[in-house]
Amino acid sequence: MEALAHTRQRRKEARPAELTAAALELFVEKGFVGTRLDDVAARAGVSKGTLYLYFDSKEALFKAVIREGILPILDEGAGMVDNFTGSSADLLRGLILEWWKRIGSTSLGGVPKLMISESGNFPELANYYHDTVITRGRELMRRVLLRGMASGEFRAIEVETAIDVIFAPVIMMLIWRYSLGACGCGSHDPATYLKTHLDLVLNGIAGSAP
Amino acid sequence: MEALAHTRQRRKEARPAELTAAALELFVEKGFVGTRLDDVAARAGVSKGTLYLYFDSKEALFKAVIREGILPILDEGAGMVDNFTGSSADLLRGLILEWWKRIGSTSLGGVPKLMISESGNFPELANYYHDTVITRGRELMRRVLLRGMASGEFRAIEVETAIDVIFAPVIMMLIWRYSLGACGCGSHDPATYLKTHLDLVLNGIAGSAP
Amino acid sequence: MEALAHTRQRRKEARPAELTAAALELFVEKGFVGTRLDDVAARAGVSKGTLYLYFDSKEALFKAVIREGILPILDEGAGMVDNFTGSSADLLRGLILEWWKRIGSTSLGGVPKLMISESGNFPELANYYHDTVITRGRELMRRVLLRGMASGEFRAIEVETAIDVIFAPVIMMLIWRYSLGACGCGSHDPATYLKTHLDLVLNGIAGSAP
Amino acid sequence: MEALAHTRQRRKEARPAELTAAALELFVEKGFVGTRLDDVAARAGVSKGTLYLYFDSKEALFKAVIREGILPILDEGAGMVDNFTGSSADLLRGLILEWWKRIGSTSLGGVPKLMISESGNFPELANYYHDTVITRGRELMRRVLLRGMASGEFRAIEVETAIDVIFAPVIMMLIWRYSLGACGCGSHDPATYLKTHLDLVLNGIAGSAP
DNA sequence: CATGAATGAGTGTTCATTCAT
DNA sequence: AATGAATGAACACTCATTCAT
Repeated sequence: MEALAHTRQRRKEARPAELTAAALELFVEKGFVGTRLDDVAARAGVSKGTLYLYFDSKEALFKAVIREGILPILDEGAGMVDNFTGSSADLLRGLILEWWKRIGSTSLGGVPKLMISESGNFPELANYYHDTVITRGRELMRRVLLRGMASGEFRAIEVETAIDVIFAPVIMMLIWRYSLGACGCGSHDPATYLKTHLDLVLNGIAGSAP
Repeated sequence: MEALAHTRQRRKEARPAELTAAALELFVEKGFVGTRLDDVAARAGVSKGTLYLYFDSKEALFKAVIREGILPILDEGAGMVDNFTGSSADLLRGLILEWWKRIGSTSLGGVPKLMISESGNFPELANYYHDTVITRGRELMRRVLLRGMASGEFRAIEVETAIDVIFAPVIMMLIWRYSLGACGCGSHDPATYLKTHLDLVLNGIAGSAP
Repeated sequence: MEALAHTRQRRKEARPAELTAAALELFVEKGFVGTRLDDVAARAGVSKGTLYLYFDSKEALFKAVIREGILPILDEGAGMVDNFTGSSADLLRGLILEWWKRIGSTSLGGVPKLMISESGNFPELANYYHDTVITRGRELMRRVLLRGMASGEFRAIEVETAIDVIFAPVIMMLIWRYSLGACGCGSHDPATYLKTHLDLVLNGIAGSAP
Repeated sequence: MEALAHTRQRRKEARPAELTAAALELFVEKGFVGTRLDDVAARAGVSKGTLYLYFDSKEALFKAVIREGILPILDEGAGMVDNFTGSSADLLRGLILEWWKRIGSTSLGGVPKLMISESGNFPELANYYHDTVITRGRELMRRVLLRGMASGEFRAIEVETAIDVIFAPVIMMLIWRYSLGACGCGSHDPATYLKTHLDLVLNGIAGSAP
C-alpha cells in the first residue's frame, strides 16, 4: 500500500513533465495552432480535462514547454568553459559535440524549430528565449573564441560573425531534422557532419600558434 | 472605356499574384493554420469570396504561395555560374550577394521559414521544395566549389559539408529575419554580415594558388 | 441579317422557357435549396447574371417553374369529359392514359414530386397548387365516377375515397420515377402498369350494367 | 448522487435518439439542405457542438435518421402474417390498420416523404431503403395476396400491380400529411379513409369463396 | 441584352475551455 | 485528482445577389 502511495506520489509529480513532453512532440510536429489538446492528452494517456489541472490554457502549456526545454540548455557548458585546460580547438569541439549528445539529439532538439515557427505569435516568449538561451549561448562561444585568439591559437577574426558561422550549421541541422528531414528528404549523419563542420571551421580560424 | 477594360483585365490577371503576396506575408507571420482567409482577403483588399474565385481551398492557396515563391529562385544563378570568367572566390561572393539582393531581401525571403514551419503538415510539398529548390541550390554551390578546387584556388575540402557550412549562415539570417528578428531581438546588418561571413569562409577554404 | 434578327427575337422570347426547363430538371433532382443557380445557368447555356434579367430571385424562378408546370395540366381533360360519348370505363381509361402520354411521361411529370418536397418551404404556393391542380383534377375524376354511377356502369361507391384510390397509384408511379426510380431501384413499365391498375380498379367499381 | 449519475447515464444513452427525433422533424419539414444543424440542436435542447459528439457529420445524422426510422418498420408485420389464423381479408385489413397505428401515424411516418425528397442526393441510402424497407413490405403484402388467392378468398389477379394499388393510397396519405396536408390543404380523416380504401380494394379483389 | 467578377451573409465543422460527476 | 460530456466562439467554404463593363 505504501508502494502504491509512492507510485501515485511519483506519478503526481511527474505529470506536468509527461504532459509537456507529449506537448513538445506535437507542437514541434504540427505547430501551436495545429496541435489539438485532445491529441496532447491522448499521447500523454490522460483525459483532456486533466490538462487543465496543470495548465491554465493552451498558451500556458506552450510556454511551459519552451521554458522547460530551455532550462537544461542553460545549465550546460558554462562550467566546461571555466574549467577547461586543453586547447581552445578541443574546447570548441567538445562544447559542440557534448551539446549535441545531451541536448541536440534528444527531443529537446525540437525547441529551436518550434520557437522559430511560433515566435510571431508569442513575441514576449521569443524575447525571453532570445535573452535566456541565445544570448548566453553566444556569450559562451564568444569566450571560447576570445580565449583562442588570446592564446594565438586562433587568428584575429570578426568574433560576432564567427559565432554565427559556427552555430548556424549546427542549428540548421537541428531545424532540418524536425522539418524537411522528417519528410524523407534525406539528411546527413550528425556525427560525421559535425566533425567535418568543426574541422572546416577550426581550419578557417586557425592562427599561427600551435 | 478601353482603358477601363484594360484596367479590369489587368486586375484580373494580377489578382492571383496580389493574393499570394498577401497570403505569403500572413503565412510567414502566423503559420498556415494560424492564418485566417478573412485576413488574407482584407490584406489584399478583396472579400473572402474572391479568394475562392482563384484558389480552390486554403491548401491550394498555400501551395501556390510556395510554388510561386520557388520559380523566381530557380531561374537565378545557373547562367551566372556557366558564364563567369573571374576567380571562383568572386563567383561565390557574387552568387550569394546577388541572391540576397534579388531574392533574400525581398518578401520571397519568407518562403524558407514558412516551408520549415509547415513541412510537417505538407510532406509532399516539402519533398517538392527539396527536390526543386534545395537540390538545385546545392548543385550550384557544388559546381562553384569544384571549379575553385580544380583551379587550385580552393584547397581540397569535403564538398558536401562545405556547401552546408556556406549556406547555413545565409539561410539562418533569413530565418532569423522572419522569426525572432521580427520580435525586436536585434539582428545583424545583412550586407556587413554577409561580407564578413564570406571572407571567413573563403579564407577557410582558400588554397595555395593566387 | 433579317434571319439573324428573327433568330435573336425567337431566342429572346424563348429564353424564360429555356431557363425554367433547365431549372425544373435541377429542382426535381436536387430540391430547391440543393439547386445552385450556377448550375441552372450552365444547363441553360447562359451566364448566371442572365437569370436575373428574367427572374427577380431564386424563389421567383421556382414559382415560375411550378406555375408553368401547372398550366398545361389545367388545359387538359375538361373538354374530354364534356364531349365523351363512350362508356365511363373507357372515359376513365382514356383520361388516365392520355394524361400520362401528354403530361406524366414528359418532364412536367417532375412537378408533383417537386411540389411535395418543397411545400413546407412554400406554403402559399402549395395552396395555389392544391386549389388549381389537385382540386380540378379531383373534380374531373369525380364527374367521371358520378357519370358511371348514374349510368349504372359503376356500382355505388364512396366517391371521394375512390378518387384517391384511382389517382394514388398513378401519382406514386410519377413520384417513384423522379425519386427512388432514378437511383436504379427498378421500376414498372408504365404502360403495362397503368393498364393493369385500371383493369383492377374498373373491376373493383364495376356495377351490374353492361 | 447515484440518482444523478443515473440521470446522466440515461441522458447519454438517450441522446442519439433525442437528436435523431429532432432531426427527423426538421428534415421532413425543410429537406436535408434546408435544415440547419443549429435548429436541430436547438430543437433537441443542446448546443450545436453536441451534435458532433454523436454524429460525424450532417450526412451521418441524416443516415442515422433514416436507418432508425427503418428498424421499427422491419420488425413489424412478419410475425403477424405467419401466425394469423383468420381470413385473408381480415389479415390484410389488420396489417394496414396496425401499421398505421404503430408507424404511419407516428413521427416515423415522415420517413417516406423524406426519402423521396432526398433520394437524388443520397442514392446509396435510397438503394438501402429500397432493399430493406420497400422490398420487404412488398414481400409481406405478396404473401397475404397469395394466401387469399390460394384459399379462393381472392380472385386471380396480377399480384405485383395489386400490391402497388393497395399500398399507393396508404403511402400517398402519408406523403400528403407531411407535405401539402401540412399547408392547410385539407385532408381526410385517416381512419375513415383507410377503412373505405380497404373496403374498396377488398371488394375489387374478392373471389367467389366465402 | 448579356456577362462574370465581386460580394458577404450564412452554414457545417472544429476545438479550447468548463464543470458536474 | 481525474474524467468526459457539453459548450460556443471561430473559421473554411458556399452561393444568391449585384453591378461595372
